[in-house]
Amino acid sequence: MTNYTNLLKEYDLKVTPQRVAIVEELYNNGHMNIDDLYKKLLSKFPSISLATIYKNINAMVEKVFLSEVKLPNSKSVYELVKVEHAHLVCSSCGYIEDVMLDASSILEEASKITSFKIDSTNIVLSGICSNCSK
Amino acid sequence: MTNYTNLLKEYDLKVTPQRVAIVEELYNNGHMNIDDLYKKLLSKFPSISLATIYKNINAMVEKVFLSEVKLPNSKSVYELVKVEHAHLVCSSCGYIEDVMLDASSILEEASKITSFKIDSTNIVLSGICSNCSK
DNA sequence: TTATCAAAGGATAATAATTATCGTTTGAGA
DNA sequence: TCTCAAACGATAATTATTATCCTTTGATAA
Repeated sequence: MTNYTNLLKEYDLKVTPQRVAIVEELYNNGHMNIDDLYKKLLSKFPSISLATIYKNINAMVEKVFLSEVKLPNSKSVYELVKVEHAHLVCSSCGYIEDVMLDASSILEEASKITSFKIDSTNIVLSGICSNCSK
Repeated sequence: MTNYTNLLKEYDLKVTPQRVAIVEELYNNGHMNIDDLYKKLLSKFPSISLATIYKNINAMVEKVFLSEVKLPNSKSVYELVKVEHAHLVCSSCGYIEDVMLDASSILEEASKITSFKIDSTNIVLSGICSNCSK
């Protein structure tokens, strides 16, 4: 069981109940957008402000504790930072799955044909999840 | 030399001077965001409305004539639809380059470890362009 | 354990981004 | 040339995000 309090401290973020709840939700749900988070937290903190969500998400992204995932045709979602991975999005139901892809072949290929010094990759694959294709 | 009028017709878009200019700009500049486009077109059409840019970009995206490219840490840019390719973004100056990457290895790898039926890929690589690394 | 204070929360105003509305103009076909 | 749906421009409305300001609260140290 993960200790969200210590996690926050490790990232130099003051521990507040609202922040613990945000991390908890993201830990449990994997990927959430601002509105999902707001709606979810409202039940635990009936007077939480949307501004609090924004401020905390931004602070956590800045500390590289969270990362923003930009998706085609929908709002960005946020996730806890973990080892580099790609995303798989169901274009029917919106379900998002992490995929551990080895991007080195891509990087190698790209490096051959460009003079950029590449330092990060963003890969989002879209398709239909098994549930929706039934 | 490309005929923008015919291009628009092929995509079932009524030909107007504003639309021709949008396509022309994108053709010449590769990737532009809404504001870039607006500023650029203002010189040719001093009374063009920002709403016209939005409406046209949306219409063209809908007809799959343009596509939106979502980038980390900056506003989306738009480009003419062409054969599938990845993008390389300079995190220093914002310069964007197309890269013809073969995504099949990625697709194959991903298909092995997920039950999604994948039908499109979005790859954005970030780094420093040769100009900025001098 | 309590006192202190910077930082965070909540309410809400301000700003930015995007879409909708509406009267006028215009491109495309008859 | 005539007709009309569609596009344009102006601008209002909506949505998304950030800023402000006062109150509350963690974290630290006496």
